[in-house]
Amino acid sequence: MATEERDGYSPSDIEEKWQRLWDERATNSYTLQEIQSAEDPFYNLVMFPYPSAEGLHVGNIYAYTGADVHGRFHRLQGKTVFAPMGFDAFGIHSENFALKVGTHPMDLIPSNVKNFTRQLRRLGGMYDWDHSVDTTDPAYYKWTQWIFVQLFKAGLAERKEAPVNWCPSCMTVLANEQASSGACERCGTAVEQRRIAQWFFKITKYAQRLLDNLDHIDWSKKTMKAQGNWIGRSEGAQLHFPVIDASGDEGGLSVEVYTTRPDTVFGATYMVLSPEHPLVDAVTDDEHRATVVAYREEATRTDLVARQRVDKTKTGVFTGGRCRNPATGEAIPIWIADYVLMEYGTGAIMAVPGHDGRDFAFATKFELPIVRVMAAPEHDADTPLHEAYVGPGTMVNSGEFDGTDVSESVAKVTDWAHGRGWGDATVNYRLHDWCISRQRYWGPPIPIIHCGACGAVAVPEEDLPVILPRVEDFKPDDSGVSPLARVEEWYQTQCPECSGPARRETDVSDTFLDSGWYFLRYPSTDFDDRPFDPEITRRWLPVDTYIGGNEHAVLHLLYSRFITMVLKDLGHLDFEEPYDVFRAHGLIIAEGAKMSKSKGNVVIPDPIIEQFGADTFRTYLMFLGPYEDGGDYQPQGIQGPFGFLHRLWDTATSAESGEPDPDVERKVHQTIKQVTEQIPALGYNTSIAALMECLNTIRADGRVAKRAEIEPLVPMIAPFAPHLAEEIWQRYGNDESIFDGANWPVCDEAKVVEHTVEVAIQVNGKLRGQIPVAKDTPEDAVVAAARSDENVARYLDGVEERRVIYVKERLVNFVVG
RNA sequence: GCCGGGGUGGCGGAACGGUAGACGCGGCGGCCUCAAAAGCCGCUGUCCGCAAGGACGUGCGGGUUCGAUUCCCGCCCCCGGUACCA
Repeated sequence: MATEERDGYSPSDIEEKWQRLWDERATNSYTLQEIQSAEDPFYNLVMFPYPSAEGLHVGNIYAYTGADVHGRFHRLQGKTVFAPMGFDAFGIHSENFALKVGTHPMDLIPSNVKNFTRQLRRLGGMYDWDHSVDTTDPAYYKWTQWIFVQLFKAGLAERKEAPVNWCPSCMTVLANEQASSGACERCGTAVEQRRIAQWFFKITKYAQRLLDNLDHIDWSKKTMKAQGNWIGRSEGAQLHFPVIDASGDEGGLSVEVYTTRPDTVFGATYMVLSPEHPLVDAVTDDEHRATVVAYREEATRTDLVARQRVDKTKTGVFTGGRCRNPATGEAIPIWIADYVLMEYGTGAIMAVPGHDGRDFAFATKFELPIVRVMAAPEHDADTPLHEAYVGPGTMVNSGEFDGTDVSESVAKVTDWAHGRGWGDATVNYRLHDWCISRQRYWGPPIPIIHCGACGAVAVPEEDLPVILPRVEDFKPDDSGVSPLARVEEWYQTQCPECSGPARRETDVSDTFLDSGWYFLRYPSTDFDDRPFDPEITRRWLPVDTYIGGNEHAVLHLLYSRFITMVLKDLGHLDFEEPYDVFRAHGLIIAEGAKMSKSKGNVVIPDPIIEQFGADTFRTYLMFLGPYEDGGDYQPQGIQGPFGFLHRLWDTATSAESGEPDPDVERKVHQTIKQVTEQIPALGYNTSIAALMECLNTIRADGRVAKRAEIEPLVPMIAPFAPHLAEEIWQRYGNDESIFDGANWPVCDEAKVVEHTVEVAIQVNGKLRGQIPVAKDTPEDAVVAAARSDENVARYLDGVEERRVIYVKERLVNFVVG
């Protein structure tokens, strides 16, 4: 079916025509030489998609269109805009889908990629398809593996046994970021705890730098906030609590705790260890051993969702052991409880029930002593606590510190503890090391060879890539190892160092490693012998503008920053932040919810594009609301932009020659000013509104437009409706693409100025009239005219005029009383 | 709980502290048509009024100001993120 045609504007015909011409003329792709010599490079990047079998839905299209508008605008400004597109095709998404439909991912991915490519072309995206990436292509993942090797050699990749999140449905380990609320982000199944040997990237070494750099990159605020929170720096102190025996003697052991409130140490009436804490056995006495062991086993078995529920009733058992509170000298009992997490801090806490809600709940349940050590002015030292008090105040029941204000208490107590040898100021981060191994099939094999004699050895770079073999039975199992561990002929190999028999690592790497560096690859895809060419990288990177969804605020965006920093430290890059500017686009809401497959409210774009054309659909999506806020998808609203583009076409193709009307010309220049400011700031909806208003002025009262009036609108609509703009531009006698040949219109400030303005007249701030006033009329003349306005005069009659406020060419306000 | 972002007509949304509701959807009326669709023109925050005009209006309550959707204080609600993080 062809798009609806009216007045000779046939979207389907001109869109097909221009998509073909862009290909034939290589309008949007660059040769190696062009990449190497671009004078004014602008790297416009959008997050690449995972090529699902369903294709792109309207939510995806919204993201890509907004980024495309941005790129096309900068190109019209004269920049050499590089806008590549690729496919993040490895990973559990693809593999699970392949398992579901019973097709091998190696067969599935190419057809999905083909479909995505078709949709993106049909949308009119300005992509350089000569510089595409597919993360499943050995020519790509060769370098993904190379990056792993670089980290391994730098000591930033290590294998260790660790409690990990295990998804019993996907049968794999997940990163903390993929199981952040205790459920697998892929399938929603509750994750379990397992101890498995895993590969980790030591991202925690970079925690402070990742945090500090947030101060000097230009990113959407919400993204930086989310990332800052995720890194989760907190300042406090590590305190040492000596373990004592029944007679009160110290035996050399001590429990280390981390606290952000060392100043409340006088109120620490008991200790709590995480059930997994290594000292549990040592502090437990014989009388309590059986209950402690039982509790610990129970805690380990409990999945993380159930265990980490905030509203869960506190549980725990007494070990029989005691510590000495180093501040008070008193012996306090040591408990174990699953509300203390081994992964954070030291895995042990000093419990201050008077001033911590969790400790209060626990102490209340188990009838442990609660002591007030912080008091607000309305309290005294003995005011009973009915809940934990966490507000401001001064220290009480704290020996020499009584009376110290909370503003300085932390520092003073930390110093004191340090001086006496039982405390140190410390910083803690919530960020964990990045668990990078996956016991799955569909990913790049981790390029490591395990040798009985030499240990873990990196695959030599000249042997990369380690090709993922085609395995028909790639279903994961419960064994805790990858399906590749069933392929003996693949994993059996020789040690690169001693040539002895050795075994390949059978885990594959996390998808987020694939996407951790893809932006480096795009400009350098012409080279097979290097991941990214140094000279090209210097010219094109960091990315000028990166656009994507905020759901990646703590995953992809953090990992790719980390990888970039590491590559800089290893001398491969000369910058450490990959994206100068990041903008998170908003979400498309349909039927009151984010458009997503799981919500069942997905709208397929293809039929809409078929009916109205890509230009209309693009313009409609960008008109819905502020790009960074997203928009509410209401199908009937497309009629507005559809009619607008038709009227624009009609006006442009029937325009006459001749001098522009001065009033119309003023409107045009005001529009140029507005649109030129708003498009780069992603103010797409208001830019389109301004263009609509301008066209309405040009066409007012059915007048026939002058070519000079309508002509500036053609490049201005081009980012939104590129095909339409190209066609009109060509009909105006130009051979080149508008994106190469047109100059963005320049606003002539002199032409913007209004000659007559409507001045509002207020009396006591209430609008009582308005009068037309010629520009540059002196204030007293305006005020006199305002005063003589019939309606205004009624309000000024018989009252005392106290003041007159005059805002030049805007309003007069008479203050009376 | 904490961290973000919001609450403006029937709807999506506009508004450097200066005429609230631009632009668009929807609705109403008209032109064109045998008719319909499309297109074009006009009206469209609520209430009072024939009109001129007036009152009320940007989640709620205060405040600053000649003037507040906008700034400040205190609440309520919605959306997103995050969470026994000590």
